Amino acid sequence: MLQAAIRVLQAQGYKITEPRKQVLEVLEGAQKPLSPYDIQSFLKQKGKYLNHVTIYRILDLFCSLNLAHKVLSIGGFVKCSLGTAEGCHRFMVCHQCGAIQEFADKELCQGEDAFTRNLGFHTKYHLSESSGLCADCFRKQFEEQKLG
Amino acid sequence: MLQAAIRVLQAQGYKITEPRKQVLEVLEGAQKPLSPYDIQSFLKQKGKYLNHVTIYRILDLFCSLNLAHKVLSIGGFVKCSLGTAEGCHRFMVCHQCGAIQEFADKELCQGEDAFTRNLGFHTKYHLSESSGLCADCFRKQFEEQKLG
DNA sequence: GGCTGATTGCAACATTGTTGCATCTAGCTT
DNA sequence: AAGCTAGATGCAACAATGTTGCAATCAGCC
Ligand SMILES: [Mn+2]
Ligand SMILES: [Mn+2]
Ligand SMILES: [Zn+2]
Ligand SMILES: [Zn+2]
Repeated sequence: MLQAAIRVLQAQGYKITEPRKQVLEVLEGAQKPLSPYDIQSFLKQKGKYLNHVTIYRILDLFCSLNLAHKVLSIGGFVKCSLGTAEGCHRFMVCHQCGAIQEFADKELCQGEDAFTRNLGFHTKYHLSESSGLCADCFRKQFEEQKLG
Repeated sequence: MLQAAIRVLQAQGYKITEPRKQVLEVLEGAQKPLSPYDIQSFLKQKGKYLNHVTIYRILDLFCSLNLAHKVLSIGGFVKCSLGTAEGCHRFMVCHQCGAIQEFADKELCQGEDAFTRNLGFHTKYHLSESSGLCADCFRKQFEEQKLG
């Protein structure tokens, strides 16, 4: 929800500006991760103009507040769809349609921490992006196989 | 070992060229992930010259053969230090000194697969980079705290 | 020692990301 | 409601990273 993000910004003393609202809106509506320049193009289609530097700075801010994430395997940004209390946020990326699903699981984090601790490391943060097929794309591919 | 990588190249019918050997050598000696341009600089110091396009193409090849990996959280390449049979390869990244340790663990993969399967996804590949402090950097930081 | 397809170099270009500074404005103060 | 000001945006210039097509070269074969 857009309002939730706006409250976070206000609570941290950040101003609610047109550019910030516009980037939020684009991320809300997106079906897949968007690069800063993707976001600029989206807005241009709606007759809005934002300088790309502004978009970079807004995305930096959003990421620092956990309102957005950069999906590194894609190089694009998504809005965060989880609360902030649930530990580290993980992604499932469909390499067919590009769809993203965010999730969190403490057991996975604990497993990684335990394993790395045995190697002498002190883990603070987990980056995890599982790639494969979403339910829709899997079904489509399955039915194509039946036909072909 | 450099010889192992060379055998992989030969086995797949790729030529053993000076540029490929040089990139292999740099990756072998590196203590942290290197970007293509980092590799070019390293070589320039040794009096060698490689065009950056060549380095990009060599790294693409190495990654496709699992001789190297791109560490996305850093944007640099490391040589693969594991065999190819052990499933997906994971990284621990020290955010202090940049050191990398590669590892593999089937249980972690299975845990991720199980969790994403419940969300309807069919996972094929895991990207996992845990960041924190390596043993050395942790010890240093610990001793600084005692003093300060 | 030549042949040839694979590899590299080069030039030109595209994309992505960064910095410093001038200008503007959201939200506060009066 | 108008003014003030720190914070936000725009702009210009630049830096870094990555890509493409094609000509020149060379590794591994005969
Ligand atoms: Mn999140
Ligand atoms: Mn590996
Ligand atoms: Zn899909
Ligand atoms: Zn370290």
